[in-house]
Amino acid sequence: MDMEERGHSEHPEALRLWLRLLTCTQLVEKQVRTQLREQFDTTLPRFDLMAQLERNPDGLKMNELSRRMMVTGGNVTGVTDQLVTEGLVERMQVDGDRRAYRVRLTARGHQVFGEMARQHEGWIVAAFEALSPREVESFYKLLGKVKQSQQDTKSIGAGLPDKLETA
Amino acid sequence: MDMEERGHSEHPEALRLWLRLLTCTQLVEKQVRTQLREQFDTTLPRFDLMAQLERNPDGLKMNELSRRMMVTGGNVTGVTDQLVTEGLVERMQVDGDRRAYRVRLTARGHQVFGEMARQHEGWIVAAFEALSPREVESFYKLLGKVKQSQQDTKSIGAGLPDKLETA
DNA sequence: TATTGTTATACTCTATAACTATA
DNA sequence: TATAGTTATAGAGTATAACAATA
Repeated sequence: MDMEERGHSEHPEALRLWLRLLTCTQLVEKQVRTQLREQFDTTLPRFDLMAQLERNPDGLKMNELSRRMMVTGGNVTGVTDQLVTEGLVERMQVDGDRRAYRVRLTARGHQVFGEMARQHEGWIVAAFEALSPREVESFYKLLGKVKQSQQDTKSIGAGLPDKLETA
Repeated sequence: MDMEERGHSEHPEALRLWLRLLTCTQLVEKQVRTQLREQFDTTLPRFDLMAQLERNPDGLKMNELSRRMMVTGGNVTGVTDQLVTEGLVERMQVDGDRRAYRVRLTARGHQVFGEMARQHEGWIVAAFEALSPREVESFYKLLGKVKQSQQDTKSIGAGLPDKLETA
């Protein structure tokens, strides 16, 4: 690689790894976006939001969705609005705090998401079919280390409860 | 803040892997984009384009850049225009084909990219510092299998090129 | 004052398609 | 006709900041 030749690179392995990681993720992600659009006329953020709600049948507040989807609040409002228009989610009042909403799937949203999730899983399984179960497992663990250190780095001082590692 | 909390399945390993992969990539990518903007007032596509040219000192044609960056031609024109405005790249005529250009780094572009690449590598090394050299290597190989099968699947005949990995 | 959520705005990123100028 | 590149447009995706209502 060029950077190596120029003497700037003491750790070219990490760089190569990152570039390949980015390429792979983009390949799969592009495919998922295309399929979601073609087969369900929806987008990845909308699918993400519904997936969050599927896991939380009692609903989630807007700021909880914002945190989990890693985007700012204004965007969650927009995505939610679209899904409300489509009749897939609804905003429920929260007892004791009239500022907040609890967003949850409608019955139809639950049903529609079920079909999307089934297809989605098929695309993902296909994307990783080159790996054996043992390789998938070891891949998963490697990513766990990266993720952990990333999050530790980001939240210096703020002791975060790792409720994120549910999977 | 976690997108791994998505989806449900009977075959959850590949899905879990994908969600974690997506989360990790987004964490690192977001950091890189932010740093590129804050420290160099630039973007990832602009950085990518310059990285391609750094690796090809004689320059690349627009369609070659398009292929390598995995985006359509119109976008390459826009990114190139910006970099030309900044004096970092230039369009050279191609002998024997007056339709085509050869885009290459200017002297200043080469120098500026050098500094960006140095910093960039630091961010990436930090992102993966939780992994041992052996783990990095095995990670890289696993991704290679995924990438290979993705490309075989996607393109019936004309393989999709690497993004930044093309040497 | 702080928090929840919305609105308004702007910019990046991308794809598509029509267009030009060569080939 | 086919190819190289540009232009125009549209939409996704995101961040920021000002704002209203409530706490």
